[in-house]
Amino acid sequence: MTGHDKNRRNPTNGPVTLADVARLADVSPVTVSRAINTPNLVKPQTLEAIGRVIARTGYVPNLLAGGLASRRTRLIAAIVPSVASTIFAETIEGLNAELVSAGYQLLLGLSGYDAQRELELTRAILARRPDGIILTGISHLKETRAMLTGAGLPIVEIWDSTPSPLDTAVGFSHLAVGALVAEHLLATGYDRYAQIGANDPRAVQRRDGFVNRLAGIAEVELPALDMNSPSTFSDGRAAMAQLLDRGHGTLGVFCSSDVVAHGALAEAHFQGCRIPEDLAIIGFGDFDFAPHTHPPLTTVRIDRRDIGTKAAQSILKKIAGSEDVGAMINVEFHIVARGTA
Amino acid sequence: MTGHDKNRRNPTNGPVTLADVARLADVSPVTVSRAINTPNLVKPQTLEAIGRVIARTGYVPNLLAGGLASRRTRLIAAIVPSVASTIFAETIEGLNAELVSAGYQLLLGLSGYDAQRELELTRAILARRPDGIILTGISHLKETRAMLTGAGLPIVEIWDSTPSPLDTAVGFSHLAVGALVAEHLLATGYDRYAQIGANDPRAVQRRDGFVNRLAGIAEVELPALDMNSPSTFSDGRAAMAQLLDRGHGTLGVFCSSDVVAHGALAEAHFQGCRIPEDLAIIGFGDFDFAPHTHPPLTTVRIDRRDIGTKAAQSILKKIAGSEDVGAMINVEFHIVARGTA
DNA sequence: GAGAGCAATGGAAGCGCTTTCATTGTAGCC
DNA sequence: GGCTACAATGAAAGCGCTTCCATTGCTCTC
Repeated sequence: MTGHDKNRRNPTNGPVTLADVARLADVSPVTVSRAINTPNLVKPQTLEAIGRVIARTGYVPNLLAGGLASRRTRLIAAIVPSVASTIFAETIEGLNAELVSAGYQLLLGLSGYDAQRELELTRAILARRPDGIILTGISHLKETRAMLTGAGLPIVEIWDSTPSPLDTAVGFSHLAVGALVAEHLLATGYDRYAQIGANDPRAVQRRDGFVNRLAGIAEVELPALDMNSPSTFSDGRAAMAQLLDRGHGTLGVFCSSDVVAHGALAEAHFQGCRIPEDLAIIGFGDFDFAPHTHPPLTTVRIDRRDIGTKAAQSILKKIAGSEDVGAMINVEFHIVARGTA
Repeated sequence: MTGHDKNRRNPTNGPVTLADVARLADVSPVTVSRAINTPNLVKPQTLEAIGRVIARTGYVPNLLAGGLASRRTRLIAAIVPSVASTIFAETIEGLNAELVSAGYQLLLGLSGYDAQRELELTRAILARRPDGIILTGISHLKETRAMLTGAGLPIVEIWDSTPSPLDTAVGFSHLAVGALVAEHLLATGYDRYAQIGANDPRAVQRRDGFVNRLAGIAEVELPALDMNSPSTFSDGRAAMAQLLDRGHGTLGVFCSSDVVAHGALAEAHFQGCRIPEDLAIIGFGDFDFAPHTHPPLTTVRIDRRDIGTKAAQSILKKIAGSEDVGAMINVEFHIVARGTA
């Protein structure tokens, strides 16, 4: 056995490589590579011969090797808090659709609303040398930011707005959402105002926007609950119970998500509140079920899918070398006034 | 400029490589590799020195190179139809949690209930040489099967059951679900029976199970609707309108998902049906909102997350070389009897 | 006190591609 | 007819790791 032979682990039946295809098609490896990546540089006849060999052998290119050599992986990574809470799922679908049609693949990271986990994910992701990375939100650990900017790849932050993103951001102002909701409630006017919310950075911003807009007009009540993101139906229900316990007068409530609002609504029903006369509830997200609660839920609508689409487009443009991708890409939101406010 | 130099693209400030770390720590590259992958083979003192250099330089290993050399990528790919329809989102969360804690990463593919797209995804995914692959369902194109078995990696099919999986399957029998639902309705007894369903392979199996169980007892009515998977609230509503239009007598309906059931329920309400006396509705999935419809929805509950967890465990075991992973891993399901049946 | 055994390290080769820089052949032109 | 131009292909190097197989010092053991 020669030194050469013993290094070939699977001389015959190992996975087919580009070199195998080249040999069988009687061309050099470079030509096969070109046939795959830049077919217009190869003579049609040669192309066809190579194509036949590929079909016959079932050759699947090794993108690890390709990526290592070319420094382009055609991989885009995205970190979102969760995929089970409807809110980000559609963004991912939008993202994915756009990426796939451009020949890219999506590497998904779930951070669970945890900044530390985001950091670890970022490290693990960068080790795969994606061509771009998409993060949820604009608040990251110092180390995360450093690692990200040091990696020198296109970055898109989604679901929030900032004048100074790491690179580019696609989203909207949660402060503005809070303010808008406050105004919607003020148009009718209630004796009391409250906010039921989760504790993730964006929910907090929405609350702050709400509170700020009502400053000097009313003290916003904030039920004290241990409500971690994502918050649930039960959280909303418990918080509403607390609010109804606590005092009288008409009440306008802003919930940090439709799920919470749904829970709040259930409790209000249970206690026999008249909605929206005595009690107004506004959610956030316009989830599928929102039109079907009793009464139908008034909420804030965002085109969640569009965030994904725009994020993908931005990152693809950046990869293509475009400089004019703007730091902040705004996404619309508006109140869908249904039955609860 | 020597021939050697001109091939170093970024002699000074390019991304830090393992070789750079080795040089700075005054050890050989192999030792750095060991420090990272098998630290117990390295003297604590050396380990520490290397660790300092890594921290100082911000070195991030290149997993493309590592994967190419070691033929292990620590990547697991999963193909699901969609992530926006709640049904698979939790499975993915379960999958991801388990994989991450074992040091693996998840590469996500969305097939949109389309077998052709599943094939293309499979090809694209295999090109990244994942250590394992997870597919939804057991019906795949011939080419997909061939490609998959040819790739020689652990495969797990989820969300369905079969005596002859490609490798291992984690799920349950949709036929059995349909039969169980039929029995639940039979226990009360209705004049008419109907099924409202999507057209994906699993929904069809549930329908068949339902129809088979009722064979000889009643003809199951199947509203003719162009209902593609995933089906929607409106689909359910329209189908129910058709059913109520069509005849009289008490009616037991099995819907292919809770979302469809919710729509059907809304229409029934609208038409003033008494539920469950005149009209029984059973959904599938036990989605978050199911306990909160009016009346609360009776449905079939599956531990969606558990499917992900078990799939991850199975595939990790296979990767570790275990032979005793069993071809079929069953997941429980049962009817949650609430207010609609 | 010599060989066995082990802990710690290194050298060299190669994983399967792409890139850069030739090289060949043929068409096109004055 | 000789030169340029371009289309089509190839040779060689290298992307950044891991693997395999030494090699070097030790500490044990009899």
